[in-house]
Amino acid sequence: MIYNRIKMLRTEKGLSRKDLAEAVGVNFQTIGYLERGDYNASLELAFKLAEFFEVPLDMAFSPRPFKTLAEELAAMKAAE
Amino acid sequence: MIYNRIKMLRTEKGLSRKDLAEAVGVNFQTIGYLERGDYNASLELAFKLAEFFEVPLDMAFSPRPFKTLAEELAAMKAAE
DNA sequence: TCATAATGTTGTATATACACAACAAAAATT
DNA sequence: AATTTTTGTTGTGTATATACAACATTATGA
Repeated sequence: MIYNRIKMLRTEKGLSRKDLAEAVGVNFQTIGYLERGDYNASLELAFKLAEFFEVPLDMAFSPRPFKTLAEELAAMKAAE
Repeated sequence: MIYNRIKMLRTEKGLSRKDLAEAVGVNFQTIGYLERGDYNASLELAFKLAEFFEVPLDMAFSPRPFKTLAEELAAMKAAE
């Protein structure tokens, strides 16, 4: 299973699943499935989502769990 | 359809499809399908392949056609 | 040249991604 | 509080990713 940050990226933009679904051309329930981890996006959909959010694909999808925002920020600070 | 550089990355390493298939845990014919563009890899397989070749995913897969090596090198030179 | 390995092709079967519908529950808006 | 929007759940149908097998073709190597 591939982890993703779709929900975070979406809510950050104040969008509903329906909004996002329309933007990338899928059914709104498909977004729900991905957010809940019911199944993986196809490569094609993963690229569309990454492009929509303007992030590289592996910033939105990863074979390993993402850090939380807190961990991320702490790691960045530690790396200074 | 998503473009990929699997064949280039594989032959560069002097590997057969069978070798690569075993390394990422799929049937060797699946590699052939991907190389020929018969269908897309799943996100999961795309990540395994990128990791195997030690490149970021979007260096091995792209929604837009890859440049040839010649174009790539010319572009790099022009960017100096 | 002969044998072997690598690749392409066709066909069948299965798992999974996605669409769509109906309805329930929760959250947001008025 | 009532209405509307958003999200979750279940179920069914279809398309596509992958496995596997058999055989043809092409390349490699002894």
